[in-house]
Amino acid sequence: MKKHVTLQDIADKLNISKVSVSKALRDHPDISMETKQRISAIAQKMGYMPNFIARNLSSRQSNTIGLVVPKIAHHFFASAIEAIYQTANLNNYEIIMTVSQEDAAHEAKHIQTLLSMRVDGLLVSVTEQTKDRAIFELVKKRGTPLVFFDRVIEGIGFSTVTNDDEKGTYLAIKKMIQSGYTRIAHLAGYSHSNIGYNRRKGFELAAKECKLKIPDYWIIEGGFGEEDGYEGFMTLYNKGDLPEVIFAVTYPVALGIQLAAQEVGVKIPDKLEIISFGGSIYNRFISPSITYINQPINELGAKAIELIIDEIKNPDTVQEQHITLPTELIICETCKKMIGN
Amino acid sequence: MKKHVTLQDIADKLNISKVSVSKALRDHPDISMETKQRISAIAQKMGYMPNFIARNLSSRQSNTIGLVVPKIAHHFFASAIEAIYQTANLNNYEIIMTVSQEDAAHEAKHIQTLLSMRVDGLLVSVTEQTKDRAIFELVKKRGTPLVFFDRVIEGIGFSTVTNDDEKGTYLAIKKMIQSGYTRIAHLAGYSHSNIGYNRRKGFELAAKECKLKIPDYWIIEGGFGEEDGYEGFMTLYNKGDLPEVIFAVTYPVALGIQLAAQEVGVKIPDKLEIISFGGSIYNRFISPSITYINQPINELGAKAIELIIDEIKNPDTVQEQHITLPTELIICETCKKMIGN
DNA sequence: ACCGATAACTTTACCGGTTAAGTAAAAAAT
DNA sequence: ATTTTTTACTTAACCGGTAAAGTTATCGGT
Repeated sequence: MKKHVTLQDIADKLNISKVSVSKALRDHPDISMETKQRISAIAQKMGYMPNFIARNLSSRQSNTIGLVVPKIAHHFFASAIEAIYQTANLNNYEIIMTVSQEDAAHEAKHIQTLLSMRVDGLLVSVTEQTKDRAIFELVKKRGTPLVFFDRVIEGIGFSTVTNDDEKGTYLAIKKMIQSGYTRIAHLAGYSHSNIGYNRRKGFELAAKECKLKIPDYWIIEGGFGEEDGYEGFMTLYNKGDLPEVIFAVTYPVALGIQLAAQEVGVKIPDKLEIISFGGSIYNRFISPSITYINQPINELGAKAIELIIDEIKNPDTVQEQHITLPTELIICETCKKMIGN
Repeated sequence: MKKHVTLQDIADKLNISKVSVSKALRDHPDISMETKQRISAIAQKMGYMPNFIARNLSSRQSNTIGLVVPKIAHHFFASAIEAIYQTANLNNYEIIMTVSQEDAAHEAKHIQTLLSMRVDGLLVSVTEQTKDRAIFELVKKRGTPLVFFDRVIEGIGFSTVTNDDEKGTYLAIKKMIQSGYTRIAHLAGYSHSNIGYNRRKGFELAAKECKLKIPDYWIIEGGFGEEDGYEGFMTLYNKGDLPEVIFAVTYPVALGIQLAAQEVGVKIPDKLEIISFGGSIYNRFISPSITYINQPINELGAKAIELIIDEIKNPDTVQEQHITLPTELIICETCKKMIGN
């Protein structure tokens, strides 16, 4: 329970002022080489450990970035978070992560907390239900830099880093149609969310360009989780008119479809195929493995951190940017017709 | 870029002292009801947001718990972390998580950082290679409460929360033997880690009790990741004497085995079966789904948080505790012989 | 009518740093 | 030789809160 060693403790021991100690440890030119060495030797010996709290208070910066994600037990986020942590560490920033659990109220509260902690910047991927932008406008007004990644909110003036949702989908679906698929449904997620909206847009564009008519009831809105895939499939199934392929807006949705199909005895990939936006490390163990549009998760996380750090360091010169990263179609055991096309 | 509103700003507006404002907002009995109301009304209107940094500095406590995990893109940790965040939030604590990436040096550095941030307590699951306990002894000397979970270090005087590694394994393997399996190998992880050591111990105990002789080369040490499962299987395979079942120390190891087996054409579950300690949400999508010993991940995370909070709040009365949570055998598509036993 | 208690504030000090503004002695410039 | 600059520190002030120790005015008790 011993007290922490402070600058003053070190100063006393050497009969100098604490400011000199502070400067010495920060390698400030004011202090002579010799003194610096004496000071750091003693600091070492006494087990001095700077108090970040005090330092942050007086220097008004925390070298800390607040991260807000909707969930973490999900391949996309787990990987993105890992990339974010890694890149942040390389740049000497600490991450304070909070988890909103897809709950907009939590999200707002966490952002408040992070602002209270005076993080230097925020990295946010919004919940699937976030509509109220008040909290983000508040952040803007406060002048705290913020960058959205993957799930974004536009029109407030914050930079974004996203997948190539529309184009990636467009290319994949087009290829699919060209390979001979004609009966394609889409479990589309929420279209108030950019990922839902843009993936659906890409889907519809491909269909339109290929002159493929998709019935309205084959495009079903919902959430981005496994339960939504399950329900979506059931809705389709109960209509009595199953498509050949379902395009799932996320990998969890694809899993939900698979689960539901299995339950009612619809064989995959014989009777029904699945393609999804986003994969999982577990995909290759699943049978049939699902053909998916691969997201550059690491690049996305890394880019987001780089952007926010840039904004933190150059608050005046930086301006809003919207970065889109290219995706890639990975053909697995579903959607066999596409092979070689 | 506007400045933050401070207590003084509010005080000035009402011509009272900032201390009164501070007390009012903390609902201190010194302040009259009427004044409290006036103050909070103004605070609200001015958009006052307490500065946690300043508060923490003067109150010497941060209401923050430092969390150190080896990785997050892994079902066990992702889920544990989620539980930890949830429980912490319910108790009004913030979590500052750091990821060691199974690297002991990172781990030590992160703990230093968290101490510098003056977290009220630490929650740690060590890397698979952690052997040097110096950093933990330093934490002990500083008097910062720490609780280990899942992967622990004993003998320093810190509390631990773990699965019932030995007993869970013992029961599962015993049942397995009683169901008629006799040729069982074990990819055991590192035995300098408690999880490796105890699971292996349970395994050996069951074998011994059932008078089953397991050849030495059927117990293979290694890490806890997929690559270790892969390599372990290959080692076994190259010996030319494959067992009926392999007991994998973790779920990723089980996946690695499956991958390797597939590669060399050993059919699972026909030619080889797998049982693993720990499962995954994806397990039911994998075929064959792997029989596993289920860990009470949420309880584990929640219990760990409860323990650390208890230690933070009662630094004098609390003493070292070692909590073990019961596991449960979940029979899936591998290890069919066990059904009904 | 006087005293101690209480309610409702205020003042002062401090948390552990950083930044800005001195200061004295030594070195360089004129 | 005198002035200017530089070096190596020190002192004072501040970051935005909290805790502890005053200070009045009011009030109940006797």
